[in-house]
Amino acid sequence: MSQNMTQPSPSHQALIDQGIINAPSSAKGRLLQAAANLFKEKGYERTTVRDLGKAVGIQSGSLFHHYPNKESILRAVMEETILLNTELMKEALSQSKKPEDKVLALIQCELESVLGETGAAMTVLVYEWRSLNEESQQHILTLRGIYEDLWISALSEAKEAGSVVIDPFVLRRLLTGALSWTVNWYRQEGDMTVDQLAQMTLSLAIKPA
Amino acid sequence: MSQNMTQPSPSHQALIDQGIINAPSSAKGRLLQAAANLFKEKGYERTTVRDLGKAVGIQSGSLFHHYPNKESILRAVMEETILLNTELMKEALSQSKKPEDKVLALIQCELESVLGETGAAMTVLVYEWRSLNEESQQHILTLRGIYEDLWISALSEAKEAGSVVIDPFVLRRLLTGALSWTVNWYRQEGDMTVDQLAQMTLSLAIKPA
DNA sequence: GACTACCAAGCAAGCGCTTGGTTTGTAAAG
DNA sequence: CTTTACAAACCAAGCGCTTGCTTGGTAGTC
Repeated sequence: MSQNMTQPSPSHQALIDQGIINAPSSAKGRLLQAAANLFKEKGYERTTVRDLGKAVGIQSGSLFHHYPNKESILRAVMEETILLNTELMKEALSQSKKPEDKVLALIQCELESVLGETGAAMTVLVYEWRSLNEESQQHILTLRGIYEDLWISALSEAKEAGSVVIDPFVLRRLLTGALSWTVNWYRQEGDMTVDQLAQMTLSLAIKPA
Repeated sequence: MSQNMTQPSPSHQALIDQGIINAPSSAKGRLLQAAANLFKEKGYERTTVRDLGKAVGIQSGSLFHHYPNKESILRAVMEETILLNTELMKEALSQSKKPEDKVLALIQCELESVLGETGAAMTVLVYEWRSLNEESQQHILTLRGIYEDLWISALSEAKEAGSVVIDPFVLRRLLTGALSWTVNWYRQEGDMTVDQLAQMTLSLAIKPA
């Protein structure tokens, strides 16, 4: 309910300036944020356009001034979050050299995506893709491919260095499930930090050299 | 579409004989199987009672002779699959002594639940619980607690034996995500067997003594 | 003759979305 | 500084359709 006032990261701001994603303070931005929260909590199908309208304080019909239909709102939520998180990941990767550090950076980054501010949108991205039509699914899949390539190349490097033993593709998929599932159990209020959780996950993924 | 003709396991048959779950060949059993498949593929909300009726060859209204409402069909799908898989797990556990073997048995068992015959129902159990009302959620959660206890005690044993390094609760949750997510990518037709996948997952969870 | 399993028909409510008209923000013209 | 013009943002109302579910009745079985 309360608006988040933290500054967006440089990558985030850059995407806003380029007009690729909407600023969180704009009308569209607030709609997408509200939509992400509702879609996450109730699921896309159970969320009505009347729910969406009430969440941003307008009539349900007025939504269709911004988006042509309900599905395109879901698509926009997914598209923005995958684009943003791809950038955040590149940013995090650029600060690491050793393969193990890269893998840790990726794990931390994905955990923060899932558990932090963009968490609702990320959860929607993972669990609601069935509600997209075929064309939109293909579109999101393409964007996700770029994101996944970052993972695969980092894991492949780590395998060549000897710190990963199983196939990078299988490992990535197991990690995808493990990390995205955290949204269903991890609580910030508990006595384990996100960084500690990232470290634990890393200890599963790689064996010390 | 085609009916599966494999014999149910002893545990499965026992539950049927006790009247706890419906035989797959009975009217209710076939309905639940069809419901699981539809709920998995389209999601609970997108599946209409007319879809369900058509899948079992009766009018949509006739469904309500067997179940009072649509939600109770979802609940029955979940309840039966959690009860069945708890029994299958106990059966698998009883054949292992060493903690590492127990963990492998659990991983194999859960993978077969998710990827095998009961896969559709298991997927529904994992991803559609939001569509249950509060009371049903609580009911399923209780049944799931029994299932989870089997995991926690096996992982705790393995930790005491030194082959698990991180907290069993955290490990179980990471494994829950990793294993349930396999439904989204693993294909039987590929060149990796379920047993190989189980072995790989085990290699992440435990370190050799 | 009661009971189970079903059909045919349709109702009330809720759904996504459309429509026609009103307010609001912006910026040039007077 | 005010007026005029216009588009973007929004409202109030409701349409057409689908939804979960009900109802009254029928065929077959023990």
